[in-house]
Amino acid sequence: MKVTIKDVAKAVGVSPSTVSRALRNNSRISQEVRDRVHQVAQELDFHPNQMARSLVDRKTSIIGIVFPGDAGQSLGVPFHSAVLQGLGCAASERHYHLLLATGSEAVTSADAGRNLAESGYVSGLVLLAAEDAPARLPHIPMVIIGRPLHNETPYFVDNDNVKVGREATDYLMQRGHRRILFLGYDQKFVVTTDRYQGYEQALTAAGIALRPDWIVSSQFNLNSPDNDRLRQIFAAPDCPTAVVCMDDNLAIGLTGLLGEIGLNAPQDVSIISFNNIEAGRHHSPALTSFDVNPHQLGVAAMNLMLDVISGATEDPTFIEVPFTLKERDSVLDISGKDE
Amino acid sequence: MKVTIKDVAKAVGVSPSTVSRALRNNSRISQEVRDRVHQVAQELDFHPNQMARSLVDRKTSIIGIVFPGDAGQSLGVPFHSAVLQGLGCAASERHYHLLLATGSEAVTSADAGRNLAESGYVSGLVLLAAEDAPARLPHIPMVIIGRPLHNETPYFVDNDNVKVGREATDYLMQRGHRRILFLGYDQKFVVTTDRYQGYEQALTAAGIALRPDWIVSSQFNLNSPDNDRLRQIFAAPDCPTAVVCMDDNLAIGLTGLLGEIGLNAPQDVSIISFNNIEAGRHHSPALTSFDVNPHQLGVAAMNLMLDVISGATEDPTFIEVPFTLKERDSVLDISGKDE
DNA sequence: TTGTAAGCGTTATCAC
DNA sequence: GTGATAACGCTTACAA
Repeated sequence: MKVTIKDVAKAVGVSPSTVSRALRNNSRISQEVRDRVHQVAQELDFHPNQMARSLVDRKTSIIGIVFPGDAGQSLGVPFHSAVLQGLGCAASERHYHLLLATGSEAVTSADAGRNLAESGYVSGLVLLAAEDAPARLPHIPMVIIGRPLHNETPYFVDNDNVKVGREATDYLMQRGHRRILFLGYDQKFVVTTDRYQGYEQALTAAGIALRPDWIVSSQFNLNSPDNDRLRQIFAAPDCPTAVVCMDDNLAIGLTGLLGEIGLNAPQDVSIISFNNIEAGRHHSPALTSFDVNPHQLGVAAMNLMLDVISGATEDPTFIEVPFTLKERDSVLDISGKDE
Repeated sequence: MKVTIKDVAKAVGVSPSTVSRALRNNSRISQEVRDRVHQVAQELDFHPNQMARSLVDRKTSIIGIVFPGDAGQSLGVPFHSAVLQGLGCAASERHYHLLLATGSEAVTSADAGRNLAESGYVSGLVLLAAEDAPARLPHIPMVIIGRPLHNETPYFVDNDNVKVGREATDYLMQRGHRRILFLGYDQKFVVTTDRYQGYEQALTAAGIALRPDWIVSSQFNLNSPDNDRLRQIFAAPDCPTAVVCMDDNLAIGLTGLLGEIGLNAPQDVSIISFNNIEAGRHHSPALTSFDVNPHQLGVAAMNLMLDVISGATEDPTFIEVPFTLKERDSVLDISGKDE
């Protein structure tokens, strides 16, 4: 049987309400009683039951976290776990907890999110933008990481993905590349469609015609039928000299695939990619990659959430998290050479 | 204002307790009333407040998850996130939620765990074995993933790490290697010390003397001062021909380091490692690696936890999760060659 | 089969 | 300052 506030009260010889007040340092309490209460509480190893507390003041210190797709596979993506870390750090600093929306394959993130919200366990929801994200939920604040799609939530945190897509493409063009493939386009993830826009803008600005067949939509790994398309594309005579790749893992897979057909990065094909994962640093060639600061995305999102909950933030808010380019060895400057 | 059980009761024209019973399909209720209740509940979008429920029956449907070190960095390890996925899948199937023990650097996993337990939010704790894991907590079941160290918890789930360490070493010896280095020893993680024991057993059984200077204790990345030691070791004339490496990321880092000093894997140094991460598959050479089934570890741990909670399991239980070797290209058979 | 009442552990309101 | 009392939303004897 756990020790309750009543036990403490009895031990001290006061009423439960007095104990409660003493513990919250709230109202006016005699120094003496306060001290005795604290002491006894410690001796008895008393810890207030958060459930009961939450019940009375209709809010919990738990924030629900929803990842796209089935929460299962989603966590495998390094980007996601970095975000989660950020969320956790920020939450813990303000004494909040994280409740993960779990899910087997059958459960969409919308369902999982709604589920959490309805349970009453959480007093806020942070979600990673995705096609299957829930629309605005009743009675519970939510902040989105990424750009909301069909979602009217006024609070979100994101990189400027259009811009980073443009910069990636420009970076390649400045080094003489004009035949540039876009790898990793996926309707379901706004990040990729945003970056694609940047890519398109950059190319158009440079007067380079888009080649729809060079937009390839591989998932975040390379086990898809798109592989065959890639092989064909790179086997062709006027194949791309560079690719903008949505994820380092994808890029690593790509170098493998290129190797199979006798091409090397960066000598034959330059690669610029995203997420700056550890393995990419050690990979050969070391990947030139944008760090989009997932940890910071998480931190910012959680702080925004808690500000909304506490009432510190009321107006619609968008927080932009900066990205940085890690220049390494996967991009070759071919501006001297013949095109 | 959220809709409560009273609202439903009023709408149907019965008492709250009747609604409660109808919803839990518990006691004997007239079919008619039950149907009306269900219908109205749906119309009103009623969802029972879990907090209130938990308060009454003194248990929640939340399991606390504690990772070693500060939960922040810990999640970055692919092994850990795979475990978390497994935990999540199993939990969701039985309608449980996961509460993450968050933590900044200041918080040990013991503190974080105790914290969760005391909050009353969770009715069980799953933890990854680690030096700083909390000892047995009062009044709340816990299951450990990994071998408990200074911990009397009767429930745990693990691979046979001694065995896998032995098999890794044997695998190398069967291919002619006799000078084998052990990379990634870390007192804090029982996995590594267990595997080291296996390594020791294998070597001893083969009559090979242990070389203490060939036990190197790199963290799960290669940014440590141990690098210098490694460089020295491999620069020496009778350097190792193979290494047992505790993690694929480490192995990837190692190949980089070897490259710096003009050595290649597997021609000069064979590598067998653990965790079978995606990047390792695409790495060059593709890593021969043990898949220790982290997902399954998570699933098993969660199922055990829920069985304990439900009373289905009472006796001390140890579940061993099998591992499998993924043979790829990072080990060379040198048994023909001169030693 | 259904309603009434008590209680889960805490906090807030109101007296004293 | 401190102590009753009610209330948070729900479940569960016990009555009816």
